[in-house]
Amino acid sequence: MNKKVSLKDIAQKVGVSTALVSYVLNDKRQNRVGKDLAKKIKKTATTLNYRPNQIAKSLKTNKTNTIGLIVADISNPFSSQIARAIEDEAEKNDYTVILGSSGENAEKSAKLINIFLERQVDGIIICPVENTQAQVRYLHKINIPFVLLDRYFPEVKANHVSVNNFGAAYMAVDHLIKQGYRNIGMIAYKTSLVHLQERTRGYIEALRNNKQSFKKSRLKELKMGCTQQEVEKAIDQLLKQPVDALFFTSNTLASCGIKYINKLHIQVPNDLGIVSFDETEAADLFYAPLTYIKQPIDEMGKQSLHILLDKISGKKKMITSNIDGELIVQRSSVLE
Amino acid sequence: MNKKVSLKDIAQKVGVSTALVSYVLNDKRQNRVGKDLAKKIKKTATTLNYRPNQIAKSLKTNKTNTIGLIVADISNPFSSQIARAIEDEAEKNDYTVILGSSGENAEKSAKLINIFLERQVDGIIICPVENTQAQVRYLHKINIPFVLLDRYFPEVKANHVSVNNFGAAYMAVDHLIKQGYRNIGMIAYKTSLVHLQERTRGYIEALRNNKQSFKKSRLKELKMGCTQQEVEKAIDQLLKQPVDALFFTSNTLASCGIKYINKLHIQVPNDLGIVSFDETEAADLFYAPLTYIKQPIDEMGKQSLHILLDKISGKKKMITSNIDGELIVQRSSVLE
DNA sequence: GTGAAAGCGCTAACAG
DNA sequence: CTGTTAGCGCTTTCAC
Repeated sequence: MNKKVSLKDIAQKVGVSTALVSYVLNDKRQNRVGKDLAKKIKKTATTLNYRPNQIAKSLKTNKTNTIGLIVADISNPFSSQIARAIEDEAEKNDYTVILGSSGENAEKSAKLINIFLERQVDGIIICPVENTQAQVRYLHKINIPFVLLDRYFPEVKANHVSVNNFGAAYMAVDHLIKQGYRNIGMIAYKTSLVHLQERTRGYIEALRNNKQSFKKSRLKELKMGCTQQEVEKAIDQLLKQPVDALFFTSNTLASCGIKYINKLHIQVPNDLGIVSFDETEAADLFYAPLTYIKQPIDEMGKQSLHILLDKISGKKKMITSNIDGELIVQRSSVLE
Repeated sequence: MNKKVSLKDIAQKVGVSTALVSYVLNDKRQNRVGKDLAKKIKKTATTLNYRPNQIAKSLKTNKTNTIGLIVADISNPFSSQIARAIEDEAEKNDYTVILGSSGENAEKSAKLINIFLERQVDGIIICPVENTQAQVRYLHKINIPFVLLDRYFPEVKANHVSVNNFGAAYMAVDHLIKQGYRNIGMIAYKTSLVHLQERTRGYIEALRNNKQSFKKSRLKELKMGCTQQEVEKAIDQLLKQPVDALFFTSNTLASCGIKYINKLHIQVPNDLGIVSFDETEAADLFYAPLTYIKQPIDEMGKQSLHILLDKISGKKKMITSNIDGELIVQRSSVLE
């Protein structure tokens, strides 16, 4: 095994103390050390191929320059894009990200938090899952910097960045109505997560403001992680009614939905208008490309990281950010 | 700021040395400590809400239980699924993963490797990008456990796990021929990466073994990261010839390709058969669901991790693994 | 200008 | 059975 070279090795070789080497290599107290000596130290470091040991540094400085990120489900493109955005930004700021996926499971989330804390991360970004309010409160209690992303709990105060879900859903449904659709159904999740409830609220409000009555039978609420079959059943039930448009509340639901609609040979957009919340790759590939709400993923990632960095550097004030989504209109919602 | 509690705090409170506390809390040398004392120590630990500091532990033991993972492009589902598979398996084995995405860029890859080494990861799994042979040799030289995943360099000996790309491509093209397609074009990458070249070799070999001549004009090689427009141009050029089937060498190319074919209103599978290497979400959504080669992603992730763990625990023998892909036949390649 | 020395939180070698 | 001590690699205070 190649012994790793440490400050000590350099110090011995040059014949100075480790402290001096540390100074030189970190460009600190430049005035404190002779130019020639500094040069010699730097040269020896490169010769020996010195690589600082971050672990030792972290132990000493009590700072790891690492943040923990918990996404809900890394196999969902939304999560992987979020992760990517955060990592990119973290790297620019000299931070490393350790990533965990909770799989919408509170226990797994707790376990990840524990791992992160043991590893002394400087801060945590979480897309919290249902029933993790206590975890969030705990983070608050132990006073570690953290930011909730995409989701939040109105009853637990915490820094968070999320999308204006209400506004985006409202925009989507309003668009359908303006296009001439009159009987809009919605496929959503049965959940305690407020950010999803907000989408339903947007749907209902848009109907009301356009003088369309909200019919409960047109709102199907499925459990998270539901199967293709369950989505199909919901669509069957909706299509028995005089429904001429569907609003899917997530990319996964939309993806399942259009696969089925494809099979049924229903004519989109003329027989059925469709809008989806969030993208699917499918969105473009469906014979009638899907109108969807584009979430500002990069922006969300960036903002959450910078809020976290602010917290880490000691800022106290609570920050919340609510970013607007964008409606991307394509063929699936435009009557021909 | 909540002061973190350390072994020392517990030791002081109970009135013993830190060493003893360490023994008890790690269940080591159980015979060495009295039952009552052990109980008292454990109780105090929970009361104080003690959480071991992994950083300190790592510094001492020279082991971080962390591995670094470099994928080529985290926004590609192939990468995120690989990452997920590896993380799942790592967690089961008490390892944490730090993830980086090279974006097919050698410099970025080098930078990530450096970060990983500074952070004293116990091992590294890499999906290497072009022109990173030197990096691989370096890892070998400094004697850190590592495994190449998905890709490898035949001229550089290293542990790796990959797909039998030749066999899978052969199977795909052979299937098309058996279905009655006679003029099969291929859209591939112009690259030095052998795993991709193997796919082309599979294509050519399958043609030859079926007594079909290989025509250079039917093989389009695009640069990695090419645009939708470039794919469209390649397809245009192929369709000018008497081509009745297309083999796409990656999910990205296939995804671009079928979007265009969709636009052109070409009848798949009757006017044009299609097979893709690797999945797209699109595969199922295209009006004629795509036949594709399913890569054994979970298996690849698992194997690479376990090979790495073997290396970490000191096994010397070089290990390479070549896993077969599977051809999933759907409508796009079956003449009606 | 320079360096000795303490110590971050932990484990393991070494006494009793 | 129980406990002490040294030291992992680094930074930083303080003394020269």
